[in-house]
Amino acid sequence: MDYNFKEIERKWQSRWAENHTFKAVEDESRPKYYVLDMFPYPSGAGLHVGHPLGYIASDIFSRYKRLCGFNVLHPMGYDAFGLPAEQYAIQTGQHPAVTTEKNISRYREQLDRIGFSYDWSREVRTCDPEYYKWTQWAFLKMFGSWYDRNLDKARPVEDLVRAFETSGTEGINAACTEEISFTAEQWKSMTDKEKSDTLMNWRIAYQGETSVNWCPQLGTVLANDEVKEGYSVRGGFPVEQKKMTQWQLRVSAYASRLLDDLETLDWTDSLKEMQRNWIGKSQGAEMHFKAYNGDKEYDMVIFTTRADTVFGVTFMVLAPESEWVEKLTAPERKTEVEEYLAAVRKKTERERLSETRKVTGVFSGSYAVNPLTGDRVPIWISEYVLAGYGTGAIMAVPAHDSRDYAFARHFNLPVIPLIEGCDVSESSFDAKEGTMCNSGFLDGLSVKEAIPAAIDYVEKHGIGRRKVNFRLRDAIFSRQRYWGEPFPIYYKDGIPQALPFDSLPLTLPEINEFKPTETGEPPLARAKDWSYASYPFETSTMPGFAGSSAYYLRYMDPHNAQALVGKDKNAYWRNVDLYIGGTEHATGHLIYSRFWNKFLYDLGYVCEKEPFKKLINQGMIQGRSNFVYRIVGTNTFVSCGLKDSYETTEIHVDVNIVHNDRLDLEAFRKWMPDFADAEFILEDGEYVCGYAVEKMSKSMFNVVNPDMICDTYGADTLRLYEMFLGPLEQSKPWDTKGIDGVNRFLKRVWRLFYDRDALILTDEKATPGELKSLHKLIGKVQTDIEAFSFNTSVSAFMIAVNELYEHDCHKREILEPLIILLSPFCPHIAEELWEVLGHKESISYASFPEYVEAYTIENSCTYAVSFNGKTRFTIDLPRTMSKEDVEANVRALDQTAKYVAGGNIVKVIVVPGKIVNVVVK
RNA sequence: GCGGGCGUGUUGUAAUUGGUAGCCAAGCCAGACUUAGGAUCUGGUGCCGUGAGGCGUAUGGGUUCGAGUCCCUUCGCCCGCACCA
Repeated sequence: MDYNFKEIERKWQSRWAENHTFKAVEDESRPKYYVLDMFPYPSGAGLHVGHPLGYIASDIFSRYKRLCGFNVLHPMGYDAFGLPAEQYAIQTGQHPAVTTEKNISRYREQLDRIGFSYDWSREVRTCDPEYYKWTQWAFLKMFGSWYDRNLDKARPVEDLVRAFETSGTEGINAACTEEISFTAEQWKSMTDKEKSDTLMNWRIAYQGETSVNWCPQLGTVLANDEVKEGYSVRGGFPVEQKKMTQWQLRVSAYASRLLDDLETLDWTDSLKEMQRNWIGKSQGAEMHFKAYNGDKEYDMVIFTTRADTVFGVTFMVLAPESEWVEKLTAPERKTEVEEYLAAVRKKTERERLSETRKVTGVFSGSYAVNPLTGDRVPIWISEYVLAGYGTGAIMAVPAHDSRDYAFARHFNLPVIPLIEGCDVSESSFDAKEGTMCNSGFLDGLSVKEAIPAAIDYVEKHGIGRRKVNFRLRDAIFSRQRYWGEPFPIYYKDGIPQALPFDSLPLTLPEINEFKPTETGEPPLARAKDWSYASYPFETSTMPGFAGSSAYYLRYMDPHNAQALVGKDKNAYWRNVDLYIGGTEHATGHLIYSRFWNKFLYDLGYVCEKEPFKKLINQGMIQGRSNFVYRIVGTNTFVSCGLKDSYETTEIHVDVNIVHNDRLDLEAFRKWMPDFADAEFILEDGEYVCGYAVEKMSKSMFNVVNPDMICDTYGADTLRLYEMFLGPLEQSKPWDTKGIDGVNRFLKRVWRLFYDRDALILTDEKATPGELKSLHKLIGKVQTDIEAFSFNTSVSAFMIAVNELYEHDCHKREILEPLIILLSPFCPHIAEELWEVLGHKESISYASFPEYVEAYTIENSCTYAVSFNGKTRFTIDLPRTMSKEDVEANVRALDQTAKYVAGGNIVKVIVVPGKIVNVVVK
C-alpha cells in the first residue's frame, strides 16, 4: 500500500469534524491553554501559501499542548467588516454581506484542507449582529465612562456628573481633551446641550474636533495611506485637511499603563520597542512665557525636554493650527500670516510629512519674553511644529536642536551656543553631553545635571512645572462608510444619546446604494426611517479595529446573549497564552486591543490586565517570481543563461508552470494565446527561467495556492515544508523547489510501517541504541516546540527516520512514540498510522512521550575539564572507566595537551552525580 | 537622522550557546534498478591542491588555550520610527 495522502487526509478531516475532536469545553480539572491566531480578513483572492504559516505553527503548538494534557482553546473566526467588500459593492451593487459570505466559505474550505485543529463551534464574525452587539456594547460603556487619574481607572460618567453637581471641577483629576474648570453653580446653569458638550471633554468615547483628510467627492474621511500627493488613490479626487467632529477613543488616557505593562509581557523586544516608540513617553517641563501682541499680554505655554537650554532661546514657534496663532498675529502681519496658513492648509498630511526638510514659516509680529533672561524674542509660525503634540508651541534653541537650527539659518535668526567648545557653524549640537556655558546659574554643570537643575529652578520660581508627554493620540473612531458597525447613538435635539443596552444590536439598515449621498452624507444617511423613536441615528460607522479589539474574549463564550463573556468562562480561560500573527499590527490592533482590555478590566468585566501573554510574529512569506526572456520583436524566448547575447524583454511567467526554474514549454504555450506558437532557445535542452523575490501577488504570477500543494503533495507535506523553510519569525520567499524532500520523508515514514502491501511492524524489543535515538529525539522535539524552533525539529525527525532505515527498525516500541511526536506536525498521516498501530481513539488523546534522559546518556558520562577553576570543555567517556583511564584520555586530547604542556593543573569533574577530582599533572 | 536585527557552501538553513563549522534538505555529479518516471536506492559534493596539506563563517583588528558565537572598525542588507521639541 502506497502513502495515499489524498484518501488519508480526506478521511481524517471528516472524522475530526464528525467527532468534534477539537471542541473545547471548560474543565476545572485540567489546566487551560489558549492559542490564538490573528483572524483573517476574508479577501476575494483567497489564501495563498504565505497565509497559513502562522496558523500551522499555532496548530502544531495547540496539538502539542493537548498531548501534554492541557485543555486547549484554539478558535478561529473572520474579521469580516472592511473596505474591499464595500468598494466591490459600490462598483457592482453586490451587497457586501453577500461578497463576505462567499469569501468566508472559500477561506473555510481552504483552511479545512490543511487540517487545523480549530474548535469551529466557537467561530465568530465581526459582521454578525450577535457579535457586533458586543462591539456596540463596549462602545456605549466607553461613552458612559471617564478616566479618573486619581484612581488610575475608568469610572462611570454618572460619578463625574455627581461630582460636578456638588463641587464643579474642583478636585477632579481626569484624562480630558482640554483643561477646563467650572463651579457647581456654573455646571447647574448649563443647558442640556452645553452639559453634553462639556462631558465630551471627559468621556472615553467622545465626539471631538480633529484634523482629518477629507475628500469631498468621495464624501469620506480617508486614512493617510489612502491619499497620494494630495489626491485620493481611488478616483484621483483632491483631498484637503479639514477640521471635523469625529467620534474618538481616549486611548491616550491609558498611555502610561500601556507602556508600563509591556514589561509584564512575553513579546519580542523589537515589538515592545515599537510600541514604546509609538506611545512615545517623554519627560520634560512645561514653561510659561509672557507673550506680547502690541500691548496685549498673553501667557504662552510650551513643552520642552531640554529645560537646560532655555538660555539659548532665540525665537518661539507656533504650530499653524495652534489657537495662539490668532491671538498673537500682529495686525500689520495679518495678510502674510493668513497667506501662510492657507498654503499650509492646502497641503495634505502626507505632503507635510514628505517635505520633511523643507523649511517654511512666517513671522507673527509678536514677541515673547524669556522668563530667565528677560530677552525679547520673536514668535514665528511654522508647520514644523505640530499642533497635536505638547502645547503646539515651542521655544526654539537653534544651537542644540537641528530642526530649530535649520529654521534659524533659513530665516537668519541668531544662534547662541550653550555648551563649552561646541561648534555650531555647520550644524546644531544635539547630543545631551558637555558642560554648560552662557547659561547663568547653569554654567559649569554637565547637561545631565543641568536639565533637572533648570526644571527645579523653573518650578521654584513659578515659571513652569515637570511634565510627562506622550505621543500616543486618541483614536479617530468614525468612518463615513456602510460596511462597519453602526454607532448605537441617536441624536435628540442635536444631543448624542446612548441607545439603551436592551435595544442592541443596532443592525445595519438595508440601503439601495453604498455610495455617500449627493450632499456628502455617509451612505447610512440613505437608510429610510432609520431612527430611534423618530430621533435620527448616527450615520457613520466604526473602523476596522473596533471588531477586532475584543474578539479573543468572545471566543471564550461565543454564544452568550447576556454578556460579551460570562464571568465564569472568563475566569477559566482568562487571556490568550499564545498569540501568533504578523508584525503589521504592532501599533494598530495590538495597541487598541490592549486598551480595550484594560478598559473592560477597569469596569470589572474581565479578570486580566493584558489580553495576550506571549506573542510571536511569524515572518512574511514573499513570492518568488520567475521570468522568461523574449527577444525583442519576436516570439522567441531565450533561456536565462544565454539572454545576454540578445536584446530581450523580461516577462513574468506563472510559477506554477515552472519546476526548479525549468520552464514547462508545453504548459507555457497553453498559458496565454500570445505564446501559443512561441519558439525557444534552450541551454542543455532546457529552458532556464530567471527569478526574483517580490511580494506575492497575482500581477507577478507568483502566487502559490495551498490547495494546489495539497493536491500534489498533501496537507501534511505542506505543513511540514512551511515549517522546514526556516525559522518561523524570519521572512523568506516561498520556493516550491525543495518540497520533494519533505514529501519523500513522509513516504519513508509510511514505509516504516508498510513494505508495499505488507505491514512490517514488529513487537521486537528495542535495543539501547534505538532507545537512545528515540529519547534524544523526544528531548529535541520537546525543547524545539517550546522554543518555536520548528524547522530544527523537522530536521531531527529526518535524522531519526534515516537512522531507523539504517537499522531496518520497524519496532512498535520505537514507532509508536515517534508517531505521537510527529502528530502535531503532520496530523493526518499520524492519525492513520496510529490506527494501524491498533488505536481506536484519535491520536489527539494520546500523551506526549516521556523523555528519559537515562537512555540518552546510556553508558557514557560527561566529564567537564577544568582549568584554573573554570570549565574549559566537556568530553564523553564510558561511565565505567577508571580514574586512571579518564586521566589518560583527557591527557590524550589534543586540546588538553596544550594545557598540560603549559605545566598547569587540570582537574576532571564527573558530571552528573558526585564530583571526583582527577589531578592530571 | 534615530532605534532594532542580520551577514555561514550553488540555494534554504544548522551548530550542545565559547569547544571538531557546514547537521537536515534542495541542487549538481556518478552509479544501481527500471519500458518509462517529477518513482526508489547507494555514493560523492565548502574552496585550492594529484597528494600530504593549506585556506575558509562580509571586512580589518582585539580578548581567549580555543571565536560563526564576545568586544571594537569598516562595508552591505532588512525592518520599524521619523519634524514628538
